[in-house]
Amino acid sequence: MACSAGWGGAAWMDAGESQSSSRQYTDGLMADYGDHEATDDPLHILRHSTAHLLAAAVTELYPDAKYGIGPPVQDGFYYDFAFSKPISESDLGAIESRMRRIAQEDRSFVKETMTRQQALDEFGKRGQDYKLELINDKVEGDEVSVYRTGDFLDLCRGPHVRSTRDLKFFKLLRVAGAYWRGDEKRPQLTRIYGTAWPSARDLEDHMKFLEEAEKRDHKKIGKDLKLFMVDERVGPGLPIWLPAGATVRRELERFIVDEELARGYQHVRTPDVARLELYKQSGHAQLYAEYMYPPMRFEDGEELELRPVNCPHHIVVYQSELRSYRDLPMRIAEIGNNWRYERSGTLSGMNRVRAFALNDAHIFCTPDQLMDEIKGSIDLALYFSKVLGIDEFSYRLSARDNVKEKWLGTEEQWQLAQAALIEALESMGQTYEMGIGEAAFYGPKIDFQVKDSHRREFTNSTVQVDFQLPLRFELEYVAEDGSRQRPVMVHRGAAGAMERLFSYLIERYIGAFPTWLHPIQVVVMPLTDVQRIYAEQVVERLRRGRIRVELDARSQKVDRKVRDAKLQKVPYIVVVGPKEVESGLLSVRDRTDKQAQESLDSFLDRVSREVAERAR
RNA sequence: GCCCACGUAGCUCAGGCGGUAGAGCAUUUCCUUGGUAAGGAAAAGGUCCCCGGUUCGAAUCCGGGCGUGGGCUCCA
Repeated sequence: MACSAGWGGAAWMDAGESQSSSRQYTDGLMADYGDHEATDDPLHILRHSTAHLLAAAVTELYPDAKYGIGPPVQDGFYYDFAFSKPISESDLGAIESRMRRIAQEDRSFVKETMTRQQALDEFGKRGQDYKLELINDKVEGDEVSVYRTGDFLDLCRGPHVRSTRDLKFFKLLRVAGAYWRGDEKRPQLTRIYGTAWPSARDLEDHMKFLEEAEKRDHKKIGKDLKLFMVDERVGPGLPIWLPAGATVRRELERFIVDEELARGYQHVRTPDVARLELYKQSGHAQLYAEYMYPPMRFEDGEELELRPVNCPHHIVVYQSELRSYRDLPMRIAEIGNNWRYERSGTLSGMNRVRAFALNDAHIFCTPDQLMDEIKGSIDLALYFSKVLGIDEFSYRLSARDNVKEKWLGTEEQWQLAQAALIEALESMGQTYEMGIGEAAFYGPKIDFQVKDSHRREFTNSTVQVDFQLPLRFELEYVAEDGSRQRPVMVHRGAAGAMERLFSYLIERYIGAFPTWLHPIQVVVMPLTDVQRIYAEQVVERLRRGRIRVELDARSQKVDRKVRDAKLQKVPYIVVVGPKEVESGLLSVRDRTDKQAQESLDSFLDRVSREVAERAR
């Protein structure tokens, strides 16, 4: 990944920060809608109709409001409006009440067909400029389909429910800004989001889901369990890993590095900065400038740059010696810090930050080796996913679109690279969806898409094929026949960025990490002061056995200590009272609340094994 | 960056239509020595995000910042 970044979704060239969270709303549901395809998905129809109901209510309450578009989305719908004076979430109650009233009135959704001119007249009369624009830009032919709901008129293909009375189980959720037709340079409209369901039960379930999502949010758990913090004195997007979080990260890094070493990677350490010149050569200084920190300039003329990617450094490693085909493939890896000045409005907890450590590697190989290296990279990402518990993800083959200026390289190189990625996926029996226009500028990539607790999609792992950087840096190796040949580069981030991986894992486990990762693996609590010495001995023994153990010798009742340990999601709670001292056993309680008497040796052995196996 | 909301003790939050502020939990101390999800008491803890303005007086009103959260491709 690395160079480009499947990471934040911003490949060097992806100035637009493509796969932002908004994508969730467009998946599936909207895909065909945009192509003017009618749908008969009842849920889709219900939500789209509720969007009309919303617009009808808004235009009644705010007669001069202009409406834009209002499609169904994941779990609900939205509608965009231009209000003459801003509205806020406190206005949603009144709008929702009006919606319910209209729903009660049993207004039917009536489809009409009019000529283009009639439609222009109708919407013109109502001052609906955005609709006029849509008719002019989007409607082909002379027939325009509109829907009437009482006085409310909307440009729409439908279909819709029969009557507003069919709309019962909905709720307005929030307002947000959204650029008209997604273009930053155009006016920003006020988007109202809502959710709609076929039954009260479904609506209730969804509201419960939202509540749950709030509880498992990594920002909340990160605070509760003291995993990380963000302090404005340090800066936005620059999280601090507290001792507990740093422990988890250390375990992750050990695991990752050990596995990569076992797979023939060579780990290096390279500086977080380099001369600006290096990024001019790689192209970042020109093409990725908007995400880069300004160069540090010194009086002697030195210009140093915080690196946004690791690839140039790894290229320097490659070029430190003349390489033979016998050396290839060379897999140069590093958990390297990357610095990207992301737009302030996009930052979020540990998931989207301005400095992050990428589980990065660059594989330099011959064209013949490319396929195996792609497969190997996918296989590694799959292995990490399996061990870490990333059970749900989808593959996205990110290809280029037809805007020629956006991509470097020849048609042939792109086809070659893409064919290789597809073949690799298919040979491994994996299915994927296409992400047109999501490629890195130098080549296509496979992105592993995962979802956070709010079902927002983001890229974790990525595998990319690159023919361009080898060219820019004039990489070569000595081939069998003594000629100089150009290697191919594979950029891959198998476990993604540590920060984003961490945020994912926190939500995946709701803070109850597998024992091998958990910051505190065992808490030992003496029942009374009398058992304190014994408890200390138990702690000492476990600690020497490399178990992360804490002693809870507060003069509190066990109930209290157990409660606190449970809130910390500690895997094992060990209570020692008079009975244990006498029998020489421990009373062990695990996270499933099973309790058992066990000898210290057996317990230590069992936990050690669980840790070694990275069981979950 | 832009839109909306929010920013009060370490945490979760009350309150305050202008007279310098409260609870619970956490912390500290004392009492309590209790068998698996909160024992009791006391103490301590706050530039009410920051900077300006209005005012006799601002945490409260106004303006400007900063920070946090949710949104912002395409989309009849």
